[in-house]
Amino acid sequence: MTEFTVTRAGVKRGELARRSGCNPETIRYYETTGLLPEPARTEAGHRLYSEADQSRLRFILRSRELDFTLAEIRGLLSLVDDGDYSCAEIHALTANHLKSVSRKISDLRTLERTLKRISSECAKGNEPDCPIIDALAGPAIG
Amino acid sequence: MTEFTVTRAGVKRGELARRSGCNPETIRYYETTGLLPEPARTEAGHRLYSEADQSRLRFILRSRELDFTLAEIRGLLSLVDDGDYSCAEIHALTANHLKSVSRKISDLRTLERTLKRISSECAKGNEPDCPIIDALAGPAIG
DNA sequence: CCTTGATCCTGTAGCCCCTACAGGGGGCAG
DNA sequence: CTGCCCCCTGTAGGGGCTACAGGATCAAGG
Repeated sequence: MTEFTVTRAGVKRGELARRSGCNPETIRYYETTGLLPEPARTEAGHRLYSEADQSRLRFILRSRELDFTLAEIRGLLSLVDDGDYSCAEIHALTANHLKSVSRKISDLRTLERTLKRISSECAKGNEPDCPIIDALAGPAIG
Repeated sequence: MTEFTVTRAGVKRGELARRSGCNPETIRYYETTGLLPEPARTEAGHRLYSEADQSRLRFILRSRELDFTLAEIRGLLSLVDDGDYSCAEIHALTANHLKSVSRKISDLRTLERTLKRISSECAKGNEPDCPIIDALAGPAIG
């Protein structure tokens, strides 16, 4: 066996993790949840990942960076795996996700405003009479 | 016993949940994690919540609305429980929380921009050649 | 008085997305 | 052959709930 052949045979879990920048345990987790297929194994039972496995993992990790849930990613992958997905379907899933991200942003901005308002009423003094606590203990926020 | 006395004796879990707008199970959960004290009980073992218990629950729920974590709320409550908290301490906790909210917002906005960009390159057609998939499968996001 | 149906109790398991351990077996360098 | 690191498996933990199952209690109606 040449070194070339060995390289093409695949990489083990730790190496795949290093290359893709994720935790080795995450890879195993994706396998148990069916996002990654069961990879080949060495005689000793060590996982061996092909180039295709590596691309698939990259796909998943990149989707996670975009905050797609694993369920959403499963949806994307199954479209791609079926092979006959349309661009429109993918766009719809993405648009849906985008909407939930935008909603989360606007919720957080409301939150941020409220926190700033409550916080600005505080004299930061040493007296225990705190308007923040009053706001939390009081009848309503808003 | 007058009806007045009975009313002051407290409410059961379901009623407390209804009044405060949370799930009854949440109340029990807050008890097991020590955020709420063990309440009084009827002879049959049913929980009976006092006015003080109700205020404390409202405090927790309102803090949760502001996205404080339960750990942060525990911190706030223990300051209040100790009695000798200063306004400055409370302000510091709040400012800290505000910072993490703001960070989350800016992360999500970056995300939103990326999703919009990727999404806008999509023709939404029926061909399976999708730039979103390409972006996810490709070498890097950004 | 008895039955229904709501509510209460307890303990436990599930959700999401990992992360971390324990207790063992491989693989390679010195 | 002795380290040392990696790999394997199964399982538990985190945060913040929520939802059962299997039983007891309660309040109201017939």
